[in-house]
Amino acid sequence: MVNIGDVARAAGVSRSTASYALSGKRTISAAVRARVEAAVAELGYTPNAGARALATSRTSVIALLGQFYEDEFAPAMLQYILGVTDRARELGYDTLFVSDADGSAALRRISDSRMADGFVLLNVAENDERLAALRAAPQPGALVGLPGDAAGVDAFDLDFVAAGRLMVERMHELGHREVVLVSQPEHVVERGGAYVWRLANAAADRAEELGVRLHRYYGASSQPAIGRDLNAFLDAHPAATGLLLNNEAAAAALPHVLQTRSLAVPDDMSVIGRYSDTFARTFSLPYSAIDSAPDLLGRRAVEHLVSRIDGTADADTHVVDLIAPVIDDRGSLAAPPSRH
Amino acid sequence: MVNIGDVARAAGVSRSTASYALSGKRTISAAVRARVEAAVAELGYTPNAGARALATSRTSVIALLGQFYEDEFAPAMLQYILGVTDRARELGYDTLFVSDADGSAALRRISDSRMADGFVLLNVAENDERLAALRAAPQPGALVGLPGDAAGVDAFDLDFVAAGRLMVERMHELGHREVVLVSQPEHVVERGGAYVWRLANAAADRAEELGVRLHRYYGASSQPAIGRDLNAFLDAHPAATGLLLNNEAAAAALPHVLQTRSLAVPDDMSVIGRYSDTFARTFSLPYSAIDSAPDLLGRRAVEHLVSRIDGTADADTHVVDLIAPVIDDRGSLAAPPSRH
DNA sequence: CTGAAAGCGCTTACAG
DNA sequence: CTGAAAGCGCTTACAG
Repeated sequence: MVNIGDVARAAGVSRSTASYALSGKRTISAAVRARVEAAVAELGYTPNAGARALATSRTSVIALLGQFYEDEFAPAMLQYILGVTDRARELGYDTLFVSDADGSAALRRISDSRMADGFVLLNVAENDERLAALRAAPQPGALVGLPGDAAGVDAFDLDFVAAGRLMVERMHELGHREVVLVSQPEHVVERGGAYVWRLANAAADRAEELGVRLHRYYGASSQPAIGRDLNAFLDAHPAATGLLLNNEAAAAALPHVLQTRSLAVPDDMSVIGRYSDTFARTFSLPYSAIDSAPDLLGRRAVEHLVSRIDGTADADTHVVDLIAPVIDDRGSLAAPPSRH
Repeated sequence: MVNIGDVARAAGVSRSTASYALSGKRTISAAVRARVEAAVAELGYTPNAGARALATSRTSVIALLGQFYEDEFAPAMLQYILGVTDRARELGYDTLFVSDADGSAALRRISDSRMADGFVLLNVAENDERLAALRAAPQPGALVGLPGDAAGVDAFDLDFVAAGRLMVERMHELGHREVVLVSQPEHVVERGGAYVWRLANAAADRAEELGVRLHRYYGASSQPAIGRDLNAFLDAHPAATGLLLNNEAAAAALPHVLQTRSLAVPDDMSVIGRYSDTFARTFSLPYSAIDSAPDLLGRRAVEHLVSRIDGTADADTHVVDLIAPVIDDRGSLAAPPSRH
C-alpha cells in the first residue's frame, strides 16, 4: 500500500513536509503543497489508521456500548445507534459498536487497548455497572440515559419527570379526573430502568396536586400479555377517561384492545403515549405522544463526547442534558365524555 | 499506560521474550512464562491495538456496512447487526459499524486506512454499488443478501426461490387453488431488492405448474397504506383462500384487516408470512411463517469472513450459502373452506 | 531457550 | 519554509 514516503518521493519533498502539507500544522509554500496534493491524488494515498493512532494517541473512533436484554422490547434501539453513528461520521469519527453482554469488561478492553477515543453508553441504568469502568478509563464518556449518580460524566436523556407531569397536566386541563398509567414491566424497574419510576412518580405527585386520580400499573413488554393487561386495567377502572402509556408494547397493542372494548379515541378515552416518532410512524399509532427522541439523544451524546475529546468542553463541569418533553398532537386528546 | 517494555522489565526478560511468552509463537521456559504472566497481571497490561495493527497488518476488527433507506421498513436490521457483532466477538473481533449513506466511499475509506480486516455488507442489492469497491479492496468481504453477480465474494441469504415455491406448495397441498401474494413495495424492487422478485417469480412459476391461481401485488411498507392495500387486494379476489406475505408491514397490519373483514384464520383464510422470528414474537403475529433468520445469516457471514481473513477458507472458491426456508407452524394453515 | 535490532507508517519536536 | 531524526508500542526475522 502507498505510504507517506511514496507521496513525499513523488512530490520531491521530505516525509515530514508531506505530513505537514496534509495536516496544515505548519505553513507550507503553495508550490510544495500543490505538489504534495497532486501526489496524494495520483497515488491514492490514505493514511494508515494504526500508524496514525500510534503516533498521535488518537484513533478517531468512538466506542458505542449497547446494552440488550433478552426480555426487553426496545424498538428504538436502532434509532439511537444510527443517531450516534451518523453524527459521529459528520464529526470525523467512526464507531465501534459493542454488544457484549458484559459491558464493563468490554469497556475496559477497548479502553486499555486504546481502540477508541471515547465512549457512548446506551440504555444506562440507575446503578449501571459500566460507570465504574468508565470513570476509571482515561477516555471520556457520554451517557444516553440518566443514572442515579452522573458525577464525572455527561448524561443525555428525555426529561421523564417533566414528561410525567406534562401528561397529567394535559389530562387535567382537558377535564379528566381519573386516569390510568401503564409503565414498563417490573423487571425493567428492578434492573434499574430509572425512567420508569421517574415518570411514574412525577405523574403521581402531580396528579395528587391537581386532584386527579391516577392508577399506576406495570404492563408486560410484548403481546399477547400486554393486551390482556390493558384489558384488566381498564376493567378495574371503568370510570377512567384517560390513558398514559410509558410502554411501547402497550401502545402497539392498544388499538386492538380499544376496538374490542368498543371505545373510541378521543371521544370515550383520551390517550397520551411516550415513544419515538419512528415507532409511531411504523405502526401508524394514532395517539398523541411525547417523542422519546432517540436520534436526537444519540446525536447530542456524540457531540458532547467529541467536545470532550477535543478538549473544547469545560473539564471541570459535566452536563446533564434533559430534553424537554413535547407532545406530538395526533388527535387522541379531548375532554372526557360527559356523564348523563 | 503500561507497555510491553514495562512487562519485560518487571519479568526480567527482553521485550521480545515477553511478546513471545504472550503470543505463544515460540517455546518459552515455564519459569519465564510464569514471570511474564505475573507481570502482566500485576501491571494490568493490555497490548496497544494501534501498535499491534501496525506491526502485524491485522486489526482484529471487521467493518459492518449497513444500508438504510428512508422509506424502508426494516424491522430485522438490528437482528442482523447483533448476529454479526456477537459472533465477531466470539471469534475475537470487534465491529466497526458504518451507516454512511455512501457505502462505497465508506468501504474505500475503511479499506485504504486499514481500519478493518474484512467487511460484512448488509442489505445487498441486485446491482450493489458497494461490490465494485469491495472487489477492489485487499480485504475479504461477506454479503448478507444475494446480488446478481456474486463472483469473488461470499454471499449469505435466505433461499427466496425455495421460499416462494414452498409457500405455494404448502397452499396447494392443503387444497387451495387461488391465493394472493403481497410483496414489498415497487420502490424496493426498483432499488434492486432482488429477494422480492426471486420469491414472487418462483411462487408464480410453481403456481402455474400446480394449477394454482396466484395474484401478485406490491404493498406499501407502512400503515395505514398497507391496510388499505390489503383490503383492496382481498376485495379484488373474493375467491382467494390463501395469503402469502413477503412484506413485514402487511403481516403487522393483517390481524386488524382480517378482523374488519370478519375473516377467521385459518378457517376462512390461510396465511403464510416471511419475516423474522423476533418480529413475529414482538407483535405476536399468529401466522405460520418462513423465518428470515437475520441472526443466523449475520453469524454465518462473519464466520466465513473470519475464515477468509485467517486464510482457512479455500481462496479459489467462493460460497453462495442460501439457507433453506422452513415454515414455523403457528396454526394459520388449513384446508380452504368448503363451498356450498 | 533467549536477546538485540529492525521495521510497521505515521507525527512532531529539534535544527537549520 | 523545509529536512533529518526520534519515537509511538508492538512483532518477528536474525543471531546466538
